[in-house]
Amino acid sequence: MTYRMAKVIVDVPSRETDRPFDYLIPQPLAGWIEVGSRVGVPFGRRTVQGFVVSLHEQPEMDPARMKPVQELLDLLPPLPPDLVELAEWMSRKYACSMISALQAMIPSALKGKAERYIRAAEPEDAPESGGAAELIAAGSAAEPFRGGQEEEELRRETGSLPSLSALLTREEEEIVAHVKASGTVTMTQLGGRFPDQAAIIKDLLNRGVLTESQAIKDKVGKKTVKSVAAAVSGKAAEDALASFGAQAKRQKEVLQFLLEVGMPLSLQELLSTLRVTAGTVKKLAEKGYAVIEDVEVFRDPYQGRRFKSSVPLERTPEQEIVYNRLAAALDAGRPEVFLLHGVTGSGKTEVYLQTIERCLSLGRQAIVLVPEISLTPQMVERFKGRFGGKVAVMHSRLSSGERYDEWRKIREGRVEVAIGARSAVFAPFAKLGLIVMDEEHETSYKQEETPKYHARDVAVRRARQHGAAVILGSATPSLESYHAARSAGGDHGGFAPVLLEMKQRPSGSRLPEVQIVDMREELKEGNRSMFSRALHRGISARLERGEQTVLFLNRRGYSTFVMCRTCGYVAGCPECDISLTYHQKSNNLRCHYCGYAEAAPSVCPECGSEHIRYFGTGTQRVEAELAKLFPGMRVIRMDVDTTSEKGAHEKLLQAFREKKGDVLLGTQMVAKGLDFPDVTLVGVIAADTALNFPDFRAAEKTFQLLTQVAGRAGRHQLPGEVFIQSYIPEHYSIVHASGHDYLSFVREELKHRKALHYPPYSRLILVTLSHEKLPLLLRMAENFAGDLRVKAQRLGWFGSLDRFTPAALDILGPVASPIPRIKNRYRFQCMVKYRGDLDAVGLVRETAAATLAGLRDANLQISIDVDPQMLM
DNA sequence: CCCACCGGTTTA
DNA sequence: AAACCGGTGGGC
Repeated sequence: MTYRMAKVIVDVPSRETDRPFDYLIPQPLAGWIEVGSRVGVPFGRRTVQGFVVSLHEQPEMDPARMKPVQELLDLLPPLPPDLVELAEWMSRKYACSMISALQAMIPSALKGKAERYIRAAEPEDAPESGGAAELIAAGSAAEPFRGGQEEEELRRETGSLPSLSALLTREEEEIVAHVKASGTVTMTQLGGRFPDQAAIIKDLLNRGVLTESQAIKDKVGKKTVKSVAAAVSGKAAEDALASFGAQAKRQKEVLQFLLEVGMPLSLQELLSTLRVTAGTVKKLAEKGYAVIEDVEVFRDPYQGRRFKSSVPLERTPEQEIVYNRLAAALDAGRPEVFLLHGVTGSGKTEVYLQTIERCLSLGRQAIVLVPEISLTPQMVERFKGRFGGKVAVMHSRLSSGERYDEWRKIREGRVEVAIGARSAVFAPFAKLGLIVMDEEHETSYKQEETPKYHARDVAVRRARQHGAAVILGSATPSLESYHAARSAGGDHGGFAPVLLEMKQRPSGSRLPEVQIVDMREELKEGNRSMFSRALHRGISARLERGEQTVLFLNRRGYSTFVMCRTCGYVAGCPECDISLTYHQKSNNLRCHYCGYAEAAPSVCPECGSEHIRYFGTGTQRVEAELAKLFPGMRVIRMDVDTTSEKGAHEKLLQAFREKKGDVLLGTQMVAKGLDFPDVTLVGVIAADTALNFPDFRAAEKTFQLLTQVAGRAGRHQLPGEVFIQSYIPEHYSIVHASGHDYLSFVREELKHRKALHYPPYSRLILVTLSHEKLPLLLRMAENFAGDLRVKAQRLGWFGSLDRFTPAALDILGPVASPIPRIKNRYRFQCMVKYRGDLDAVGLVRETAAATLAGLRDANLQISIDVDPQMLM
């Protein structure tokens, strides 16, 4: 005799449980449970959610000793097998748990938790588990999904049968009576009804007076709408209509209407059209003339919106070459990776659209990844316009229900294109043909929380599984990608993209003139304003001509802290070593990292001085100065404060487009993909704020940002002008950005990276250790780094990267993290730098596990960030 | 003597 | 993560 078994990854976030657990598949569930199924399983004394990662047969064992899968949670496994395999790869590559990788792939609506159902025990109680009938949507399908909980099984779980309720105290009796009256109650309900009596309830459960069962309950369910249809037709319908007397005129009207329409209508629609009440329709249904049904619907965030359909544009010769190369890869089903380097305005999006069209015509699906910030309605419009209802859109502004429904459209094969931010790389398509990653250099593709994956690497890996092509598109490719494409057979991250270039704008418009303004000179000449004279003149001229200006502020560096001008006090978070951020709207100070908030003081809490200043956001300061310099000018400010409300972003842009503003002032968000015909001036207030950050990518980020911003001007008939204000105007990132010269920038930047052994000439792993007690942390961090060195040495890896060996590994630190304390935990970090084909992640993970295992103190946390983007 | 509070262990 | 187990020590 052999038994069907499932290996299940349970939703319990700890190192000890980060491995598959074996469960027996009960007979009724056999055939339904697959790799990728979401199940509820008994785990310890509770029921937890888990994912099946493999199936196997096990001979000769005692089935009574094996716990069975308790319930199957979805008809269609939420994860196809390729995603389960991808999760395994992720957990190795990013040193994360399997459950965190799996969880990242599905909408949060599917993160179910056990609900505890309580009922009174009665001898003749059927051993059917209670209350959770709604777990499987289709009522009739529910039968095969209930696991085999045999009677004795249940009895074992709930203790002996009640030894008669004779010996109950009054309190106990009251509780039991309540439970009996309601049939089944959830533990939460019961706890709310009888507060402070948890101990008594627990005791009743132990004695078997009450019994408990558990079932997984989803956070968000499927939405249903009541739908009404006539239940009679033809002769029967005529009879029915005739049967109405003067009594039920409204009912007759409803039936008549339903017959006329001849198809089911939503109840709500029916009520509002005929101006009848729900009671009328209900009566009609009771008479058997109509049926009211719950119908599953998809929550559609774009419901009722029309999208202007767009047709493919004619390809320019440059686009033609690129397209043909991409089409060849698609047609052959080769998992090729392309780096599409195209200047701003070269028509990359059109190339994406046409390549996707090709992909769909081959019967395969496509994923489009865009940075969250550029997932604007305009972008969505373009894709919806071309592919209509075949598109699912996923972005952070969706409710979890909406996101769940968009995801279901993908999983159920109702759409063929998914467009979304980072996590859309996991869109569960069956036959993936293409993954497009727009603005591939954007750091937002790296997830900063566990699992700390990079969507680019996941995309490449996923495409390989499917034989799909990948397009990485950017006007300013990341140095990693560009270097990998340039060095033949480049080894970085195991992929070598094919470089495709587009250097011209189809509109024929020229890239704008860029002028660098040396702010040191301004200061020397006595101009202490944040606007140079040149920029000032530029803005004035635009005002006179009725043209528009975009002002860009690099927000990093313009913090929004509160400072006392008398004593220098700066409001800081009591739990984290970081200054608090001023929020104008709520007039309070908040911590970025832990959410701590306090009211904004009107006098300095240190010295009592009234000269305490709120710097507000950087953009607010600029706005104030603009008002002073250009009275009456209309400024539209876009920053976190003005765009926090839903749709505010789009409204502000629309207002600017309609020329209700002379100046658009903003942070990063104005740099992305905007295209306004009357913008002829772009000003960058402080180009170099990012350059002062202790981040080896500072120059790269600055270059990318400036290039991006500069691309905003003069995209149409009117020629554009760009001013970049800087205190380090000779810096190569600024000089080359002003010359629209990506290649020269890359050449120079690569030189620096090579000299200092930074990516792409090495790879990094950032290990952060945190603990509440500083001295302890210090010692443990030293231990960890020491262990790591010893282990690396033993493997022959350890050594400076300066020596010209093909493989080398170096460990820097431990040092205090840039933010040395967060949520009252001190933080120290080690940076592992290595090159060559070493399993450095494995080594780090192993060492971290050993450090934690050899420690009685469970309070130490070790976080591992592979290929970190944020070094702050 | 009782139980509230830990630290460590286990979950199939 | 959550529940359990065993040890300990304070309060009556």
